[in-house]
Amino acid sequence: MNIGIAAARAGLTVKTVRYYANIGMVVPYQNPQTGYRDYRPEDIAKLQFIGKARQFNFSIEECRELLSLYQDKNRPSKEVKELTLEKIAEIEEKLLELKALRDQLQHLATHCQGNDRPDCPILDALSDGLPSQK
Amino acid sequence: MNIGIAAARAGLTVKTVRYYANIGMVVPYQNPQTGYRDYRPEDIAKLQFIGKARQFNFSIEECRELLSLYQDKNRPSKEVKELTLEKIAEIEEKLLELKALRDQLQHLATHCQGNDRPDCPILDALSDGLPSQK
DNA sequence: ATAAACTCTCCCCCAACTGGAAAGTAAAGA
DNA sequence: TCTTTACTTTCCAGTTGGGGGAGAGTTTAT
Repeated sequence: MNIGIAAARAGLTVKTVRYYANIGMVVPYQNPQTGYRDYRPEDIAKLQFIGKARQFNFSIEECRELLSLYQDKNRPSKEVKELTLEKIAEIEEKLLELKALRDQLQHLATHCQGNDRPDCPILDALSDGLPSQK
Repeated sequence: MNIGIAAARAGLTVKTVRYYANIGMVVPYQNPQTGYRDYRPEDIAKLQFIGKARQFNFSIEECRELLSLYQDKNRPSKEVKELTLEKIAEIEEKLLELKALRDQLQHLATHCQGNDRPDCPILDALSDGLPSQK
């Protein structure tokens, strides 16, 4: 299967699939005459797997790890769960950060008139503690 | 003021401050003999302003915009508020995405035993719909 | 006078791709 | 069969927001 079809099947772009080949993540057979890559069903499966894992916010390196676990029929599920729990913790942290950020900005926006006058508590907050600009 | 002191005052690294000079964001006077940059109090103020805006998740380009508004004593506060509300909306969207992600992962993790056996609903979910790998 | 601390420019590196150029290959139409 | 179109290849550059480090020049302290 040519790369275009493979990419479509996996829901990825051709560029991305080629990138995954280059970094050694999913390396298909490559015809030595034409240079064309030939994707087999199990390659497509890996591409789809990676696509989903990426949607779950796993990094390329983590995908590599998950992929090798996925291919190991005897892996303990413990390892996969640990990886997943770590990822959840990471996301939780990011959530807290973003919530705090939103609340601060919301607070500023609430107190800003948003009219044609120059007074602006948002800029005041950003320049808090700065020497006056007369 | 040399760049080291300026960076410390602004709570940024020397690398970052030099970067801001390179991209034309805060360009200090530069001694033509020695090449040393000389930061004045208003440059420091700008650096601090940018530092805070960056903490608020504003991109470099948005910081540039905010900075020019900050320097315009007659700007209408409307523009600043609009920028801020857009940023809030962006953050809200990201929050929803991350929450959905967390919930999905949490759901998977809850149903994974996490033991020494190979059964793993997480990997099953990632490989859902893939051809079986017997 | 010399050593330490600071600064300069320059280039490469990170993640995870995306875009584009130039060239080769395959498939379809006339 | 010839030609056009569609696909593929490699290679290089750019994205965001800087970080690391080399090698050279400058300033300050001892």
